Amino acid sequence: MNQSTNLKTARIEKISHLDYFNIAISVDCVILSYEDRRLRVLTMLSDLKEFAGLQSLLGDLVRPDEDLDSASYRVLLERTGLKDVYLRQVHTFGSVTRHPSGRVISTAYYALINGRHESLQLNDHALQWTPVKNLKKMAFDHKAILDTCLKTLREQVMDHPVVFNLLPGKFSLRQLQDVYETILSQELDRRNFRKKIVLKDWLTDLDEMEVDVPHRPGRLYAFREPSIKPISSVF
Amino acid sequence: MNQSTNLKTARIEKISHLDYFNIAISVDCVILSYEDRRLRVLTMLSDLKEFAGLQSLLGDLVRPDEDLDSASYRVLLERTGLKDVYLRQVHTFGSVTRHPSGRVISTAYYALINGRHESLQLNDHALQWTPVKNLKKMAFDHKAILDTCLKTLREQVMDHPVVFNLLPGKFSLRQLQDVYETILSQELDRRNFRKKIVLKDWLTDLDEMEVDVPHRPGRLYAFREPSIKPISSVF
DNA sequence: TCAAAAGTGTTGACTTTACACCCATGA
DNA sequence: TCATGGGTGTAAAGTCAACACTTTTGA
Repeated sequence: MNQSTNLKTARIEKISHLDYFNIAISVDCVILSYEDRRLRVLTMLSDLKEFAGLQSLLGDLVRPDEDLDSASYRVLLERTGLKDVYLRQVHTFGSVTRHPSGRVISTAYYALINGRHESLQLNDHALQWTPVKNLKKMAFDHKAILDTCLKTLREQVMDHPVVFNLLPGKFSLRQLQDVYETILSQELDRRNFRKKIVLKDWLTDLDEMEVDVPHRPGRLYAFREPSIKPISSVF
Repeated sequence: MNQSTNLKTARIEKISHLDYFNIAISVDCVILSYEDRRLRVLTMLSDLKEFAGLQSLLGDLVRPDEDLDSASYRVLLERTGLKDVYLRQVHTFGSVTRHPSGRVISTAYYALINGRHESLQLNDHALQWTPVKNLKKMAFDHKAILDTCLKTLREQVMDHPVVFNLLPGKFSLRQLQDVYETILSQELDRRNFRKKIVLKDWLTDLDEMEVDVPHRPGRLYAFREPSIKPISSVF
């Protein structure tokens, strides 16, 4: 086999732009919140006739003058009003046929937010918090994107302090455990969970107690580090 | 804050293409081989004056009619003549300034190949196998891409049977351990390594022995499953 | 017979799991 | 006083890390 053609690496400037700048790139955000022992994802009804009645994730095309990561932060800000959010790139989906009306490659991010955040402001009535378990089918390849993000989240959650972004500033260990159980879809032993979590040194004991609960109040904790982490720090 | 503008999700068809189809997308491949107790990556000298003297990874623009994954397979085939190769998407790099001559977003893949594969055929004299340890600086953001891929490889290597792609079909446990030690940059205890690897059930004992070695010959093993895995299977 | 690497088991440290009872609060 | 969840420790099992001697081959 001999392929002496097509060796174009790093020679953008020598290629006809007309041929190649014909693919759009977008970001899609899996924006997750936790409430009522359920993970919910922010979705909207697709307005493409191909996907009539199906929910889609929130995304947008990347602008020529914005970084890829910035585009996902922008989507999040535009849709939720939230600025400092845990956001993580997961995977890029680039099948030729994934978008019915053109070639669009999309990079998926997931964001974890507190659904009761004071500055949360959903500015479009079409937006809804859909329990992830209810989503069997979505527009485009968004179900695959969602599943991939959830898988990544599950892989991360025991080793990285990310779930705190789903909770209010003060929370009890029971609330924390509920979040873990929901994400991992499995029950955890209370004593073992507490030991493990405390060992990780992610928590500050606030020396406060729950109030107005119909049972013995639990201690309240806060996440030790700021729960906002820029995604780009590692790269 | 009120952002009622810019809610364009999934409405490609309503946007002026001229504004947005102005970003190119490429793939960059970190093609790794193992020899001489060193990991080597396939590089070429950058021909951009901005990066004179620096090595770059192998990549190419994605064509409008090919899947993102296919593009990385194509780069690999064009550059090495190899068809069935372990290839994995790692991360997408999208800084506005990463390419000096235009906006190019690039998805990074790593590939593991056997540097002595019979059909390996480097068809460009500019290509070289550079030991990864020697690369302090590269063209574009390729050093960051390389480091990210190596980090991902290190995270995967104990849990996924990927290193076999770096070795010939028959290998001794010592060779296998050498590869692990090289990737992880740490020495491993021989007895513990053997126990752990055998437990994983990745190997077939070939009932053959090394020949022509200046010491007691070791048993030869083969990887149990085909060492070729399509990357897209999970998604 | 020497040099080089192959092959092999046990022990202690640590981690993980399983498991049950009493306590504080609101209704 | 009852219902609800809070809070706590221990023992057994499993995993991981450290460690040394004998064997087989080619030179």
